[in-house]
This record gives sequence, structure tokens and C-alpha cells, in this order.
Amino acid sequence: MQRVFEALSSSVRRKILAYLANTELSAGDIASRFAMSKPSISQHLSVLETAGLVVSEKRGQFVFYRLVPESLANTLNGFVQEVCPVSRPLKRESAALATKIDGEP
Amino acid sequence: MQRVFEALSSSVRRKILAYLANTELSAGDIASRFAMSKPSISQHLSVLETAGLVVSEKRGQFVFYRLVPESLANTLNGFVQEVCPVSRPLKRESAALATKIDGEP
DNA sequence: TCAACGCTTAGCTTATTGCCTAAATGTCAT
DNA sequence: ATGACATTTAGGCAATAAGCTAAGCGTTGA
Repeated sequence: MQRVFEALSSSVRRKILAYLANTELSAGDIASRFAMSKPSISQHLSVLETAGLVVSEKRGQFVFYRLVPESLANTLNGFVQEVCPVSRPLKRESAALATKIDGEP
Repeated sequence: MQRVFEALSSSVRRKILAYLANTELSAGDIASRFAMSKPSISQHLSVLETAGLVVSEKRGQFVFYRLVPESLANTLNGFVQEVCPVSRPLKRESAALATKIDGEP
């Protein structure tokens, strides 16, 4: 949880997550979208991966990154429920999410 | 949004939010719950307030802090929806929250 | 085999954060 | 008025984070 919030505190890292919302991308694909060196982006990706928000898979010379959406939704919803009792109705939706992860209604 | 995520990146500040979940507390009440100096806690409170997550009200010689739950729920839900399309069903709940803020079901 | 490519690791610099103590400000009660 | 209390501001120090360049490692294809 600590690592997740640290990961989310960077605007660059949140943008990376947004880029990965609908597709996987290679490290280079991601880096090309920022005015920043590749090593820096690689470091950001490693922070996101350590936090469990993305996973990487090496295929040939490329390393592809993709989201772990459950991780993000679960952590943030869990926190909101803890801090903000008013939003407990979200708990039911969260539980529903846990079972059917990849389907939109 | 940047300030909200920065505010949430500290475990001390997240704990403060949790303490304020169900009641308002004075700065001193909050500080007494941490093994940390009062000025440090005051600084954390100021970060939370700048982010719009809490508001303060001076009454006599005390300064009381309380949550702004909408701010937290809206920011985090908004972000989850942006990054994690799978959780769009939450959007309806979020909209419902916006209207009836203080009632539990 | 070797050169080019994709990515990560290493090492460095600079900026920011987090904590502290000491001092200032404002409020209450005597 | 004055002393005690609640909180914030100021200033300083150490640890962390974010960026860069250069170098390393594995993979591809000539």
C-alpha cells in the first residue's frame, strides 16, 4: 500500500498508467511519449512494477508492460472505504469487480 | 490532483485522514497520536489542507481539522476510472455520492 | 561473428522532503 | 497585565527522489 501511493505520487507515473489503460506497450513505446531519457522512464516503470501496478514480460528484445488493474482499484477503493465511511456503498461494486475483471457492463 | 496524490504518498498523512474519518480533531489531539513533534504534524496538516483533503477551523485557542470526504472520493474514483476502464461501473456510485454526501445506506 | 538495437544498471548532481529545535503569534485565565 | 497553553513559522540538517550520461547485457540480423 505504501509503495502504491508512492508510485502514484508522480505525475509521470500516473500518465504511464493511463497510457497502459487499454493496451500493453514496450518500454521504448512508453519512453517515446515523454520528453525524458529512457533510463529515467525505465526507473519509473520499475517503481510501478515494484508497487504491483504493472507487470513486465520480455519478448525478444522488447519488454512489454501492462496494467494490473485489480491492484489499483483494490488499493484505492480499500483506502477510500477506510477513510471515508460515506463511500461504503462502493464496497459492493468493488467486490463485484473482483470476480469479473475484464468485462465492461 | 497532483497535490492530492502527493498528500496521500505519506503514511503519516494517510493515518491522519483515517483519524479524521468519523470526527473532527484539534491539531494537538492529532499530534498526540504520533511519536513526532507538533510542528511536524502541523506541517503535515498543512499539506493535507493545501490538497483540499481537510479543512481547519479555529475556535478559541484550538484549531480543529475535519475531512472533506468528497474531495478524496472524487479524486481517487476519477483517477481509477481514467486508468482502469474495467471499473467504470463505479462511476454510477460516484455520481450517487455526489448528491447524498453524508448518509450511509 | 559482429554491429545495431532495446533496455537496464551504475554513478553522479541537484532539488525536495521530513524531521527537529527555537522562537513567534494568538488565546485564555488569573 | 501576566503566565500558561495551542499552534504555527523559521531555520537548519540529513535522507530521499528525480533527472542526466555512460556503460553493461541480452537479442536480432547481416
